[in-house]
Parts: sequence; structure tokens; C-alpha cells
Amino acid sequence: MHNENVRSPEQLVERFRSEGLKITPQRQLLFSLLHENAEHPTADALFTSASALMPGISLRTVYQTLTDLTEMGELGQVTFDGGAVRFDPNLTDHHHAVCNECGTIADVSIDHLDVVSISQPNDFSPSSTSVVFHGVCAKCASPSINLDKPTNNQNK
Amino acid sequence: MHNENVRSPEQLVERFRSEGLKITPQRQLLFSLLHENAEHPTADALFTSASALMPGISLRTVYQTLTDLTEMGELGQVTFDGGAVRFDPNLTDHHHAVCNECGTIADVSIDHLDVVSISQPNDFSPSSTSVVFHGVCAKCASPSINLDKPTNNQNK
DNA sequence: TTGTTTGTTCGCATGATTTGCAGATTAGGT
DNA sequence: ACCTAATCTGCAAATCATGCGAACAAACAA
Repeated sequence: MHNENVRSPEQLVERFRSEGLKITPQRQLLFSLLHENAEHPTADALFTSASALMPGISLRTVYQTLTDLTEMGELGQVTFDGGAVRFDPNLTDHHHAVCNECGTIADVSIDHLDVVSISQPNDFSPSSTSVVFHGVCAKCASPSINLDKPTNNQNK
Repeated sequence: MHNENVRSPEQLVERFRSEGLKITPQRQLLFSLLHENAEHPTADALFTSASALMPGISLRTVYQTLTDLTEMGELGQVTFDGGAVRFDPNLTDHHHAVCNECGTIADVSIDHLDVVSISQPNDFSPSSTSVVFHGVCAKCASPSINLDKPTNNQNK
């Protein structure tokens, strides 16, 4: 069974067409780069990936397309620790686990979130809830595997 | 009973003294502006408040002091929706509710957070968990009170 | 009180991220 | 092949935050 909530490039092309928008090579490339991309890339990271395959593509176009997709509800945005906005093609209801060491962000599916006894917001009606776990991922936690310890903490 | 986890200006002065740091008027002012400040202010908001009471204070000093306090563990930082970093003097374990209308951020105390059946991170050891509720606060939700509807959404 | 030392403050430059704008370009239809 | 409107691109500019060095002042000693 395949997850309908991660749009394929074809689906996004169809969506754009139905909205009367044009199908450009830049957009098609970004659609495919986003497809089932679980790395929660920043605009700049996508620009780097895209540039390798399409030299000359503009960072401005990457931002524009990501904004378009977000406004169409085809892309989610998340921000951790004040850094750059990260884009999330996973449209299912899920949460995130951020590794303090390497900065990678993993999706977390929570079947049932039970929040017991909230004190303040007896007058607050939440429309959505996001949970972020901070900790150390398996790769960074195991010393045996972590011989080639990378220092590239992607956090800011 | 008084919450020991929101430091008074006197406590912060004591802490700074014990660390061999100097007690300057700028720092004292910021300590008092942060004391039991539940508005989760940005650095710029604090700079504006501080400037009214101490004309000439530098935004750089505000950032510096906030960074110092954060590194000392006397201040928390939170970011919502990619905007500016917000500072939180509430050191107790708590969460946040963000109003989609007016942008105000309310503290939420959760007595018990029960997360059931996490799928991905069977290999992830979280050291902290943050929950953010997005919705509409009481003030913005009640039409009778909301006659003077303010448009100042503080979100970005 | 005066002097010394060392941490602070301040202003400016710089970096990082994101958006506005306008001219050049091109997808999609005639 | 041509038109037209949408799109792409490059650059300027806004926002947020930090690095740096010179001027300044808190803390302490004499």
C-alpha cells in the first residue's frame, strides 16, 4: 500500500495543470526532488540539489515554487531552533524528532497523543498540535558505529 | 507559593556576581523586563521596551545579554513559524499555545503527556519534548468581545 | 579618591535567510 | 509560427542575528 499523502511529481503536475499553471522544467525538477524526500530540506539545500541537475536555475525560483506548493497545501513547513525554514512533503499527520548531534530530522508517527490535564488553555481551541522531540538519534548514540564521527551539526 | 523557576532580578544579579560577571545598568534593566514576562518577547521587542526606559541602550547589548542568560540556562528560547527567536523566562516544564489570529503565545502546563505508539523512533532517545498548539485564543474566538478586532497578527 | 584591570557596551560591518521588483524568457494556445 | 500571459532570473532590499574593535565603566586595590 502506497501513501497517498506524499504527492508524486505526476500528481503535482496534474494539480498545477488543473489550476491553470504552467508546467516548467524547473517545477518538474523540484517536484521530483521533493518526492518522498524525508530529509526536510531547506530552500537552499534544494537549490543546491537542483543546481547540480539544472545549472543556472535560480534560487528565487526555488523559493517561489516552494511558496506556491505551500500555499496550495501540497507542502508543509517546519522550523527548528530558529534556523532556515524546512520543507516537508509528508502530508500525513505526523511529528518530528531532531537529533542534537547531527541535526537530522526524523518523522514520527504518533497513533495516539494523549495530553492529560492542560492547565492554561481551558479557553483555547487548538486546531493543530505539533510535537518535537529533541534527543540523540541511533546513529549518533552508538559509539561502535560512530567511529567516523561527523561534526556537521545542521542546527544553527 | 511562589514559583522558584522564574528568576527574580535579584537572583539573576546574584548569579552573575557568582560567575564573576559585572552588574551593569543595562543588565539590571533587562533582568527586570524579563521578570515574570509571559509575553515571550523577541530581542527587538525587549530592545524597544528597554529603550523607553534607557535611551541609548544598544540592540547589540540586548542580544548579548539574552545570549548570556540562555547559555547560563536562565532563559529559554522558542521559535514559531520561522519568525524571530522568542525568549522565555519560564524555566518550568511547559508548552505553548499560539493564536493564529493575534499571534499571542500562552504557556501551557501539561501534567501528563502520554504519547502512545511511536512508530519511527524506536531507536531515538528523546531528552526533551515540546508541544505547540495552534488555534484561536479565547479573546479572538469570542465575537462579542472582539468588536475592536485588531489586525496585528504577530506571526510572520 | 584615584588608578588599574578586565569585562561590557556600542556601532558598524557582515552573514544568513527571505521577499520585492522588473525585465528577459518561455509554456501553451491560436 | 505567433501571441500573450505566466514564469524565471538577477539584483536590490528587508529582517534577524552575530563578529569585531574601540570606547567605556564596574569592581577592586592602594
